[in-house]
Amino acid sequence: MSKDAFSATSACNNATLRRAARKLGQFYDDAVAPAGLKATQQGLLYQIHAGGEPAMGEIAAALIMDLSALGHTLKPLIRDGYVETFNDRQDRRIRRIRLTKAGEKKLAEVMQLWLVAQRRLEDLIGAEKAKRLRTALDEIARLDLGGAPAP
Amino acid sequence: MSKDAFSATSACNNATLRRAARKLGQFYDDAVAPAGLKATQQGLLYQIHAGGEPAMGEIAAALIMDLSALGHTLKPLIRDGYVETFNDRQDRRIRRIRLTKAGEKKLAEVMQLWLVAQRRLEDLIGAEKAKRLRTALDEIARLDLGGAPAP
DNA sequence: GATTATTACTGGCATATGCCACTATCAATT
DNA sequence: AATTGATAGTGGCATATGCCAGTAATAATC
Repeated sequence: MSKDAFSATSACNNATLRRAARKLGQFYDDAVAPAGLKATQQGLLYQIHAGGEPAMGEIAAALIMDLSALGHTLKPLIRDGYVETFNDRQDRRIRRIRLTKAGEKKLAEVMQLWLVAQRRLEDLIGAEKAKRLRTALDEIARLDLGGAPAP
Repeated sequence: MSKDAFSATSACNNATLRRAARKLGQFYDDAVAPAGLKATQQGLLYQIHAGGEPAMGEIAAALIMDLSALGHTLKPLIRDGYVETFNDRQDRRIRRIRLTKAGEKKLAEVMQLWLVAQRRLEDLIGAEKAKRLRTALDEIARLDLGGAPAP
């Protein structure tokens, strides 16, 4: 097998998705790096901002991410002073999240960089194609893949 | 914003891709878990097997993954005796990878589980749609997003 | 209202990934 | 051959993510 042909065009949907995610992740990461953030962090800041003081569980559900994973991911952002958590008034189990002043500022900064990457990518593959791709990916994200069986 | 509406249908290609990757990753992870492996490990074993004693760099390139990341990811597989590395005869910089006997056996086992997940997913979204999605993702993976500038 | 079940997180452990610095080789130049 | 430059990996540090085992607090039940 030639080195060139060995470019792993797998039939596995998961493997293909991960490869593309690594590629795109690097691209967006590079783009937002001047702000000192990873693309995942930019996305997280955006979600928190858009969520209006969301509960951790709400963010986790929206991002289809494990709650504890979200907790871990938040730590550097809290440490760096971009995000803070606080207890819900009604339900003391719930911890809500919001951006700090510095977080809002950083979000504005990083979104500028994000936009450059977003546009450049869509110039490359076409806005329509990108939209179709996102639609297909959202469909995957919304699939009911059967979690816990009924009691 | 209602909790239900807050399902994060972002315009960001990267965020959308990551969400889908988490979802699909969990699905394939669950499916192959009985073999004691993650879906990423199944994919890696498969690549190594398909590669014919590939060099680490070849695998990394095929998977669009950082070379050091590959090294890290290999460690548990080496520790568990599924994979081994050895030096190239000609070029002593190169380390090649192969499955051990146990690794081949484990691969055969895990591919059975993988196939169930793969089929179930394609039953859900349709084999044609899945194929189109993989094609689109492969296109992303092959994009030239401008790495290092020419000297 | 006390017991039980459920929900929302937190912390610990493990894998996944990436960047950077360093080492070991091989290749190209002079 | 000695120097210089390019390759291939390794190891350390950091973030990304997930599972599982608690903990705390609300809801449900008797």
